[in-house]
Amino acid sequence: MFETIQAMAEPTRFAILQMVRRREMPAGEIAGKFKAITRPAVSQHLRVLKDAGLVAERRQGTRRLYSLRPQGFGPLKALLEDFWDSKLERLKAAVEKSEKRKS
Amino acid sequence: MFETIQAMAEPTRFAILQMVRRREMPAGEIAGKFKAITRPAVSQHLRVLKDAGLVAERRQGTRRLYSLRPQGFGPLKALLEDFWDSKLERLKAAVEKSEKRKS
DNA sequence: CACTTACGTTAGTTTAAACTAACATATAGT
DNA sequence: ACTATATGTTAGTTTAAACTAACGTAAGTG
Repeated sequence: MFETIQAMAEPTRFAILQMVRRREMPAGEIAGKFKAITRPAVSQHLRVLKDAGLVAERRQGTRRLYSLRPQGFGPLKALLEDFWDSKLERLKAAVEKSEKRKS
Repeated sequence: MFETIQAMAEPTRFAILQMVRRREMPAGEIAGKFKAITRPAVSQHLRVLKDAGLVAERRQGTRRLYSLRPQGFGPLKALLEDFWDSKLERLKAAVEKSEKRKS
């Protein structure tokens, strides 16, 4: 799951995720959206995203179509919900502490 | 919100978040948990986490106590829920497409 | 089969981020 | 005021990750 975070933590890759979120896109079109980043560089980023399970690759003739793979974000999503909940846990702990003081 | 991801995407910082999630901890104790990482390095990591709004710092005498700041994860959490939902959106789009074919 | 299109891959270079060593600060105790 | 403890900061070095240039591959086209 840490792989997920690492894969997301790079501006180009993060942008790619936003793109393929809307619709399936061929590698070339994705690369075309960037001004200052070469096609091979984008190709490498796509591999990182694929290895992390964040995008799916589908071949159609000479093209490779990439799309978002929502399941890949599940574990990280769960962790963040966990972090989020620790807000409530602490509140609960504080309440229990004050209950104790009463008795 | 990208700052959040960048801050999390480093092994030591990720470990720190897990630690302070349980309870408030002084900088020294946090640094002590690591074998191969010096105290100044941990101090720098704490600053990154603080700047990203992921941990809170509270001073008590000569100590600085760090704790998780759940609110800091809110925006990223929302994004992941968004990504997650695109699973449903695509299913919905596919259904609408097949509805169209019928009529 | 030769050529083109659309990509991926690899070795080596560049760059950004993490680390170290030395120094600075701030609070508490004597 | 002096010393100790706890921690932060900074300049410079090291390291890991991103990039480039050149090459490789695989499917489609005449």
